[in-house]
Amino acid sequence: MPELPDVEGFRRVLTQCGKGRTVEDVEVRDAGVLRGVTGKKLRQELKGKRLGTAWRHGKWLFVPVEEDGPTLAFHFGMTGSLRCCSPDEPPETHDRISITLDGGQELRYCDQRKLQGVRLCDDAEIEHMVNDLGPDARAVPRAEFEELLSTRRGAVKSALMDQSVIAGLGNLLCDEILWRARVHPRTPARDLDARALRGLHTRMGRVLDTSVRAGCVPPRRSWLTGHRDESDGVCPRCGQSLRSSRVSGRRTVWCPGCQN
DNA sequence: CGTATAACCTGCGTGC
DNA sequence: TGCACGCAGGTTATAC
Repeated sequence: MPELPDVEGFRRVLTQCGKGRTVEDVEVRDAGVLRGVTGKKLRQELKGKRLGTAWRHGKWLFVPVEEDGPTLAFHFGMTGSLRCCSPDEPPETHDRISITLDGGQELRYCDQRKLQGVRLCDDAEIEHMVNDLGPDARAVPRAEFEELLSTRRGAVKSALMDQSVIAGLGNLLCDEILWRARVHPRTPARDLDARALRGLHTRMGRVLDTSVRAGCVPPRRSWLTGHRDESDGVCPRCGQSLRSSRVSGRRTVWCPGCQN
């Protein structure tokens, strides 16, 4: 599930629940989500420490521990989430880490599939991680967006999906953006003219704005996303039958009528 | 440089 | 009811 809009929602959860709070306890219910850190170490580094201002880049969520401490980094894979709970709420099946804060609330990192996880990073590691990512999709200016795509030989969808090009777009967002811009997902990125690139950037901005507000890519009937799970989906714009195939290994839905 | 594939891990729906 | 299989909004290593 989590693409940029979802992670932005988790950032708000972390801000509202955790900002300025002191960690009272850390319970690792499944160490399978820990990456490069042991439960013991995580607990030791967090307990009694105050959480700073959460920030996001692409699909990564970060929160600094104290002013000069390490940074807690979350990635949500395909099934992760972060909730703010009261301690008497029974844990969900896939709640993996629970962080108890002063003031009585708990942050719970939940993830069914454990494809990604939680790590504890120093400043150099954070810098390295962010350097490997392209600019955040929500903040990339049009000129830079056009430049990043204009040199790519491969399918435009592959470029949009590549986190080292632009950070934050996932499978649903890419299909939605391409559909709105009337661009076929397999079009070589560098074949797009200035007008098409401008259109893509504009659509990306609009799709992101709405999705961030919703906390997900909303499956509205007027959106492509609202039809992609139907076996006989129809384009809500032109009525043609939607097509589906694989582009760079991911299921890709598009409208043969609108997207050439 | 690019693409495709499998792998990581779990659960759900489908068809036999 | 059981079981094999394919599939899922992500990332990474590896082979071509």
